[in-house]
Amino acid sequence: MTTLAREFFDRPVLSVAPELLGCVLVHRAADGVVAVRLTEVEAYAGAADPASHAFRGQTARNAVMFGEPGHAYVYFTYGMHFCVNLVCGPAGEASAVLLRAGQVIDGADLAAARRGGAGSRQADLARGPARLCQAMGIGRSQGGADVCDPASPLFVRALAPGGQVSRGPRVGVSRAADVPWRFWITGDATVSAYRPHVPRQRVRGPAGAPRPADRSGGS
DNA sequence: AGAAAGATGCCCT
DNA sequence: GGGCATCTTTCTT
Repeated sequence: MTTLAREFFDRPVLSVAPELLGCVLVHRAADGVVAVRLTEVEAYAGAADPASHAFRGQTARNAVMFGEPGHAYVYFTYGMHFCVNLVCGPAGEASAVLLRAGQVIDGADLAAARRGGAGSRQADLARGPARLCQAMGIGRSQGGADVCDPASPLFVRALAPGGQVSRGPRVGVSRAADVPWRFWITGDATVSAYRPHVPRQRVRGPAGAPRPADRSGGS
């Protein structure tokens, strides 16, 4: 078995991202092993990228991205979801690849149990960045894990894509929405649906307080 | 201290 | 196709 080396990640993120397609992310947890063949990723170019969490500089949350390449940057969002990135480039650059979707090739029963009834369809188990984390059991504990270490509970096996690679705009980002930095295996059933960014309207607010500006006013 | 937005997913119509 | 759940981080007073 070949594990991806540190040098693989210590390169420009736009080179690393498409080459991660087809590689297999493995998580050995207490309750079992789940392995996912990556079918969809997105590149985030560190401090120079307005859509990156690193755009406003280093903070406690994104510190892993500013460190050594080959580590997992796990973040929590929308009050309920985890997403996982793999850090690229030299330390300090803070570029990373978001793992958006994959095909479960080992531990499907465990993945389905973690996902609950909703993800019973095989192709949906790890379709979407938060689903991928849920199916693999990735959370805060995996933040900072060294995926180049074969002894690590979370690591990556090197494999070829086994298909043609497509590229297009990233999903759900409001800034730099035009750059085609999303890569996926063409035609793969586990690739998530493209969804452009839509600002979510404020739901909860003080009674009697003015509501947010009416977005429906446009013609 | 307060607010606003967020690299999303699920359930309903 | 659209609303809603739910909370952390970061920016603004």
